[in-house]
Amino acid sequence: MERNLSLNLHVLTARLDRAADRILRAEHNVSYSRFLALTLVGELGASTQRTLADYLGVTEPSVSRMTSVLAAEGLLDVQPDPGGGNRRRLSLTDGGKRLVASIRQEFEDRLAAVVAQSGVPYAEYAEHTARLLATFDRLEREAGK
Amino acid sequence: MERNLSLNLHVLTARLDRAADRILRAEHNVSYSRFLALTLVGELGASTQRTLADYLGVTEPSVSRMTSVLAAEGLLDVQPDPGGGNRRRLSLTDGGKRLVASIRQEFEDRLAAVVAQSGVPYAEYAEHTARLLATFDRLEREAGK
DNA sequence: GTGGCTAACTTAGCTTGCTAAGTTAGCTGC
DNA sequence: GCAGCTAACTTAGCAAGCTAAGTTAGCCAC
Repeated sequence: MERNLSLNLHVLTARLDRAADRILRAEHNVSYSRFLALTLVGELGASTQRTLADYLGVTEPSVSRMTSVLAAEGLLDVQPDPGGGNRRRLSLTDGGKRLVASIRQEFEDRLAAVVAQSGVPYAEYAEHTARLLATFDRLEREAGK
Repeated sequence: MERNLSLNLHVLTARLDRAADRILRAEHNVSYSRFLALTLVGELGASTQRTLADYLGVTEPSVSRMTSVLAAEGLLDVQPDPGGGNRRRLSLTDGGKRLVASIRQEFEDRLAAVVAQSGVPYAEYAEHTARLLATFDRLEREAGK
């Protein structure tokens, strides 16, 4: 067997995630998972736990535990949604906003540097990845019916 | 913030891994992680735990636990390496070989079908991913010096 | 031939995924 | 107006990743 696409994607992403995690823990005292959650709340408008789970591609219980932890750390504000239902309204505290702002473009810039070294055309790779993700999203929705 | 490459890669891979895991558990009663480990021992010659960790892109303790479990399940044979050192010699049992053989190309074929639906050129994406992985490998080795 | 070095492995404990099952709040039908 | 439905969330327990620290086996210097 040659190393195939699914294995390579798996290993590549695992290494990128671990590298990001080490850097963030060392320089900003936060895990990559928690940083992603805060970023999605702050900048992509993930305003309920259900929405955040969709954006992260994880399940509700995973988000439920993480929002509890982030709230306890004072980075995230979790309130019953006045709009009704059993929803929680998520928003960044000032501390959460400062953390996200201090990291922001850093990772994409570092990753872009790696991509540049590899000779892979960044924009093209990013577009292909986004398209694959959208296709996979669609297939999951269809399968879920 | 737009959804960027690192986040998209993270989410795409997480969903692919989860889909693979669900299918393997349902159809072959094995997790995706364990299947990858067996495949790498059987077909890429990962003959010690250290080598297997490198191929999988995980750490030695993770492999140590998994090889114990796989040995207990009768899928993997783990022996002291007669070549010396403190190494373990890894090899598939007949059951392990049968499992790997029964799954083999199945995933790559299914993934290729998804890629085809997305319009992303499979060979090109696979090559870019492999090149990125190689670059990241190199950077990690250099950083490790 | 013993003391220290290194590499491979293990153990312990944490994080963060997951599934299954339970709770809570609003909505719908009758 | 209550019975049942659904969606969002929580709780409990498992899987598999991690780091830190300990063990084991060979190797090297003296």
